[in-house]
Amino acid sequence: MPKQVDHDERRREIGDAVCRVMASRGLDAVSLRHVAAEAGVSMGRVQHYFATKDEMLLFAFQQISSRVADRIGAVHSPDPRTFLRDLLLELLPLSPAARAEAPVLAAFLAQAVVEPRLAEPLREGAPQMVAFIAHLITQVRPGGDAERDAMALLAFVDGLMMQMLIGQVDEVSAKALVDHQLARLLTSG
Amino acid sequence: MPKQVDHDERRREIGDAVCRVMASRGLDAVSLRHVAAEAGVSMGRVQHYFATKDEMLLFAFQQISSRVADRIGAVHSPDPRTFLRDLLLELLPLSPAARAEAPVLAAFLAQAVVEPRLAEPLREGAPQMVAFIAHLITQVRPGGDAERDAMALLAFVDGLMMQMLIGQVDEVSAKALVDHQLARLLTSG
DNA sequence: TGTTTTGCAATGCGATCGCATCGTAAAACA
DNA sequence: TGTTTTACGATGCGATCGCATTGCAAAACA
Repeated sequence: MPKQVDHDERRREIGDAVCRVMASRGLDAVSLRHVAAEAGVSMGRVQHYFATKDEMLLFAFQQISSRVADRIGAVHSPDPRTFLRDLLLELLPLSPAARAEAPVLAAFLAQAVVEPRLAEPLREGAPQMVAFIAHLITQVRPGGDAERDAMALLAFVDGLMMQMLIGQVDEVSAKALVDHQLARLLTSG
Repeated sequence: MPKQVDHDERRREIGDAVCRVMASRGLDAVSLRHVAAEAGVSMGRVQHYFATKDEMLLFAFQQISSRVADRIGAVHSPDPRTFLRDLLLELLPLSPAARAEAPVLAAFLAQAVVEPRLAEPLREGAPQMVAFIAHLITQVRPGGDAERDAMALLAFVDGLMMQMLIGQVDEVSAKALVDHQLARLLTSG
């Protein structure tokens, strides 16, 4: 056999190419040939590592999901209030990494509307994110329905992300909106 | 020539079929053949009324945009506070009409991320919606940055719509979230 | 009533799609 | 060193794509 290659690394390379194609030209531009070209490899290689296009897309989805999770997990802030703010800002396309990942996420989210296989992990992952945000809210502002506030906050940043990607809201406004929303949430009952 | 048909009506029928395909199977399932089949007409008819697929999709986008605008415009409520609430709820997939239109809107929004021709009308239309919501907010709660609150509110319902479509939030929770968000907005400073 | 124009239906074409198959260079293994 | 297995590259196939072309029945118009 030829030199033993890092199987997972190869898959990740191809997954990255999938995401790059999605970010620049949308989900429907993702074809085996385009992905192969974007990755700078042959189509045979793509097929060698993914049995079907669906499997490739699902892998890319899991890959970018864990990338986002890693970014979120890397946020460390001195106090809960700042932590909450930094966390929400990390979900928006404000850093280079987030700017690259957000369009891909948006495309997968839209596809999840008509594809249950994508929607399922999103439905499963949501409650823990809500719980985590709610926990932070409780730390800053004890009492009140923290879980409800967390859900509202997450819907807010989700929508804000979409509006930023479409160009309806710029970065400065987005940051100001997050701060304003947090201020209202954490000072009032 | 054959019987004079209502040209715009024919286009609207096809546009409806486009939206139905998008709602059930996503944007990438929209092909001339699928749309023709969904509309129960021949492919030649679709081509007769739309020179290109892009033109057809753009028409469907404008069509559903104006449909949503009509639904919003049809909202009438006794007082500004109720008006604001009903307006926001109308943007969510809660009525049969809205439930049919929301997935289509979501697909177009996602496509707008990578297609400026779709993003442009969305960018242009946003400010007036913001201004209108801000106007209502001012009526209920004079003082404060109503425009900023309006932007936040619209981002919130946008994200909430996506989460509902994916199944992360059910209708009951969504209504409660809107009411809660409004309560906080309109009672505090 | 004849002519013309409109509203299609039907068909064809080249490109691209996902996927299957085949061939092969090369390295791990015996 | 010979065998086997791995990692592809290359090619082909049937389906589907958007779009162009062609043909024609029917109704408006002269």
